[in-house]
Amino acid sequence: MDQFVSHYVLRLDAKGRISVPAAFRTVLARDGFEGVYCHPALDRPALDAGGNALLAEIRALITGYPPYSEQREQFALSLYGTSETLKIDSEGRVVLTETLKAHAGITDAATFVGLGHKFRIWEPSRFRAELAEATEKVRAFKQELGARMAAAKPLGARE
Amino acid sequence: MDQFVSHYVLRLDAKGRISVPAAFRTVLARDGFEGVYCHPALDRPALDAGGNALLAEIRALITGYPPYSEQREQFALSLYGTSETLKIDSEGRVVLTETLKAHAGITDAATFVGLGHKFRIWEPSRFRAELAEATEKVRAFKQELGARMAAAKPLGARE
DNA sequence: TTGACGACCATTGTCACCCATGATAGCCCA
DNA sequence: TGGGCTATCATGGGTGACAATGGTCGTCAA
Repeated sequence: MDQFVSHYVLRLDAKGRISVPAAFRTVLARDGFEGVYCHPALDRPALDAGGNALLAEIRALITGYPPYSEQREQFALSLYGTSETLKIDSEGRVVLTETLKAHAGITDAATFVGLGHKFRIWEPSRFRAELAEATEKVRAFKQELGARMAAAKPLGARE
Repeated sequence: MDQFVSHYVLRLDAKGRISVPAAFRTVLARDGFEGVYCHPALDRPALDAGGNALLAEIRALITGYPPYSEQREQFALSLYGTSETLKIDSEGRVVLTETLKAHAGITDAATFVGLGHKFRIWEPSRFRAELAEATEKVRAFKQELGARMAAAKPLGARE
């Protein structure tokens, strides 16, 4: 598997270390990234994390704007400037910085959620709320989609 | 890592020395630059710093204008003319010149911010303000971008 | 002489690395 | 199929190395 999937709840120990799920570690290893690239999510109280795939996405976003342009500087500042490259110890653990923990409200446990090319780290109860909300929206959206598809292709036509 | 990421707050000692973050030093070493290339940021009370990658960007900007053109001479003056190559001592520290410190308003501490190919040095409280502003703008921009994409591709069309 | 600066040396705290343990799940074999 | 064995994972703790910081001394120049 070369994608981050599923979710795991892990606890921080007394030294603030937390294990990265083994499944995610193998994806990172395959990706060839040493450590975990991590930054606060732009519009959520959560952390975005990953390896070269995430880094490449960010680099593409930033280098898409011309040097010295206002937008490039702002993206670079709020993405690169707030990022951390966390080191993974021999047991597969990382230490989240105070800034990162504060942004996500993480204290003694965290939920790792796979999102394909990257994963997200949440405070567990916040994740449950986010998941419930997302599930609700997807459910509503699916109904709407079904209705529209039915209107466009009646008679149960396959796509 | 071959890019400047994250940010660090470091203090100046009584002799005006300040440590360059170890992570940045390794990037500079990999870049093959001896010391730190540094100049006042064009339109901010901060300092732009880096190694060969930054020098290359500046060279590209200047040589993009025709020789003897007004703009070329002005850029050359305000970029090359105000630059310093700071020496790094055996403990990884540099001494900022009075001119540089005055431009950024740095007195007893400074924030080093990674921006990918270069990094920026701020007076810490000014940096916090700058980061908050940039984060706000990026957030707003992301929403606008999401709305536009949704308008362009309704119905969850695949890309 | 004094001040600026560079080369060393010293101190402190954190963290990367190492070793240890309990729990679990997969596997092999009877 | 059941039972035990083992590899792997999550977690806990100790220690040495290094980063950040502070200070001293000598040299060179104004």
